[in-house]
Amino acid sequence: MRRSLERAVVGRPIADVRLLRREVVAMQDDPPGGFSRARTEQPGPIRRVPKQDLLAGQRIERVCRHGKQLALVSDAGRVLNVHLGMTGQFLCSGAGQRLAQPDHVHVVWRLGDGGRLAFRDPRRFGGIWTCRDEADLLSRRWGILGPDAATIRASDLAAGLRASRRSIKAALLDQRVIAGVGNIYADEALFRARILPQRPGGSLTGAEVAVLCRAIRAILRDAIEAGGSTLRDYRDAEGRAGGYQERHSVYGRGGQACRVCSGMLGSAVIGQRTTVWCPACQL
DNA sequence: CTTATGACCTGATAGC
DNA sequence: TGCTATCAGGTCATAA
Repeated sequence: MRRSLERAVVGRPIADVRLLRREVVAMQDDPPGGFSRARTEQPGPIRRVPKQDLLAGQRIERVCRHGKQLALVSDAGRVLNVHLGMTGQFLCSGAGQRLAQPDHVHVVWRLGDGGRLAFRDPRRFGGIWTCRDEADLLSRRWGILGPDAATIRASDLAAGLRASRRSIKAALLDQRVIAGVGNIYADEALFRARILPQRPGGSLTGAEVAVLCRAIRAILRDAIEAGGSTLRDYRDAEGRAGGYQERHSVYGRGGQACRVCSGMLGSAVIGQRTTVWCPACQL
């Protein structure tokens, strides 16, 4: 997502921005830490979002990522932090074209060359946080997150799991422990590491944590190379679906045959999410 | 402090 | 056809 967004927007000046749904944006002095604080009732009047805060009149210099979150950094040093949630997406259209899916579009950036970039999110679990600069992004938003899953080291994962009594599956979904693993890749990584999802996080040996850490990085590397997993909605900023769903070993395959041992995959709710594993391959 | 639970939203699908 | 129930990639506030 980061790479496709970078290809789509870097260097193109933003002529104007239209905010169609105020609740998807949180500003810098909204209460910290919250994910959906702009939509929880705040005392006082609803404050307008200045267009500059949404990068109007600026040019996007780079697109960063930490875990599941994106950040658009402008040439003025301002930052837009975006979390796509489950159904959020970016749409691009060329000059004169209309947006491919105009429903549930919450923000539209008009680019200087006549093209447009839009933030669309039917389920509205996603959101946008305006930051005055990168220091603000790090202190208010990304400082809360654990190490990025794509590059995490075994010692850092071990530190996050030590003394954890909940299941390893639940721990992997906690973005303060490791940032960037969701329900799909938690199950896929645990299968690859041959570790049962219901094991308490703190019960993993140092060797098991090292194996799991390598599995997480390998799964994400392969999934990113395949363009991600498109279950239904996911498209990158250039409209392309991913292909990694074809290669899921366990996610979405409960009751079916394990691709390694042909045994039947188990399925249960662990850490409040549907979890699938192989009772024979995983220990 | 850590962990568990219900809530937030819409749309697709299954079953009656 | 139309109704209801269930489920989905995530994270929050609140409670225990």
